[in-house]
Amino acid sequence: MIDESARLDRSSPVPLYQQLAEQLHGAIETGALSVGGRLGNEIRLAERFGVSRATMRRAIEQLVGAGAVVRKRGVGTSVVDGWISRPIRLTSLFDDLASEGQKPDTTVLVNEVIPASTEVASILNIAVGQPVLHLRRLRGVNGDPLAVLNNYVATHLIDLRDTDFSRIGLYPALRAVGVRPSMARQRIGAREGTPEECTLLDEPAGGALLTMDRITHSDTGRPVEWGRHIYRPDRYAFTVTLTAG
Amino acid sequence: MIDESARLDRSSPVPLYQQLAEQLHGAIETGALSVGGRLGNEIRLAERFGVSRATMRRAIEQLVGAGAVVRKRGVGTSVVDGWISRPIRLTSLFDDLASEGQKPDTTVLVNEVIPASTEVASILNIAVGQPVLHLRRLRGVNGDPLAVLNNYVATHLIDLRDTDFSRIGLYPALRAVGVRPSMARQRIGAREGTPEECTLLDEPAGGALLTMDRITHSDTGRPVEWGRHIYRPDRYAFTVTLTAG
DNA sequence: GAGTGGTCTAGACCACAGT
DNA sequence: CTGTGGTCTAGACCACTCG
Repeated sequence: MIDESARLDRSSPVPLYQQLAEQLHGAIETGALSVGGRLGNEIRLAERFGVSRATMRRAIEQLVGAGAVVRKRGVGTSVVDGWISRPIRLTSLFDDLASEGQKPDTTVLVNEVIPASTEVASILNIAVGQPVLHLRRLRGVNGDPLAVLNNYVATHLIDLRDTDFSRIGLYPALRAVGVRPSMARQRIGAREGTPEECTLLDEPAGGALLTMDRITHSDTGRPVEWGRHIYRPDRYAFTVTLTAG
Repeated sequence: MIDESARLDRSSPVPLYQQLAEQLHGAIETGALSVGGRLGNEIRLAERFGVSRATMRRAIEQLVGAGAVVRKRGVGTSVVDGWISRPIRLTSLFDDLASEGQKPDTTVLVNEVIPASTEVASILNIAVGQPVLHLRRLRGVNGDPLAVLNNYVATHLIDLRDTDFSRIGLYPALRAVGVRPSMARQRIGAREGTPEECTLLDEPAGGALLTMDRITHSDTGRPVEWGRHIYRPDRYAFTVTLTAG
């Protein structure tokens, strides 16, 4: 069953439901909660941890969203079968490499402020001709090219001129100037690479590439960044967890 | 502001938070709630609709998850600037296309029950040699090929022998026999097509294809379906909405 | 300081599944 | 029938932002 010696810290800034979710998550990963087994009885679970049922439910909802457990009305909550022994690599390659301590390297190909074209202006919802930061970076791991990242950021409100993008990522740079990304919409597709792209990525000419277009919005709802990226498909993939309801 | 003439139906089986989310969603789409404008004050909003704040919050949470609004503590809730409605659902491609008014057509290439290989068995978490339905379908729209769908379903518990897969999608067929998909993990990538795949999809030899591998779990947590699909990238892409936190 | 969203509680009743 | 998750209420206090 669940390890109850690990207690909750009510003085911590970390919300109780998140602490609970982490403990349940850990219990599943260590096998304390058997795969395919029941988690349930929210009420007793809540009592054992000394929280209200609503808080416990919120913790379980996090696990549902992560695809770790499923709930069925009238039956109970079960640990998803095959959640641990996943035959498919269900995390992205980039995360795998990062978690293995291998550091990504970045080469800045383009870093310039240009007037917004009609396309960029309409996507970032700014006036045509407004200054826009155009960033083009080659991202690699251990010297092997992984992706070409193309970004456009409206700079008449955001000043990123002093950022060294060979050392700092775009998102940390945005956070450093007070812009907090809150929501992003991505479109994932594929196409053949141009000769230049294939050269950059060390791919044979005309090779298949994975593409990802993204518009990121700040926590005020404004679009702040437009990205058009390409990835080597043999080294990168996107994983998505969907839940019904 | 918000149209208050549209009232809530407390006797409906549809939860209040969902009715609220739909009304707010509609108010955004019709422009009654101006883009970039404020939605906020959850407490007064709840009072106006005659629900508790918790219920109103849950409705707003749906909109946040859909990427329609963003919330900022101490400030308020704003409609996302440049929002496009494109929800991702846990349904088959067939349903997606049908709901958009297009005419999908399906050609069944393979429909056979075979003993599970070690790979299929480990993914579906069944014993090697157990009967598995192997389905291979060519999916097109308006006569143009769109995707090649490859599915494996453990059939020792699920009987789909009488299903006409040229007319009925896999997910409806599963529902018809009492299996309710609850969670799915997808991996989206790209590669060059084999000669056979390119012929089926009417693509030039060696063209870039979009790939999607998926494991679907039922509401009891058991894996029920494994899919390996390829799509013509000029006709299909995946959209994902991410939210911070 | 005033106003906002974020968290949490302690109840209540309902819908559904399995006995 | 019992037990489960699903929904909903009416409060409370806190953390944060901004004028």
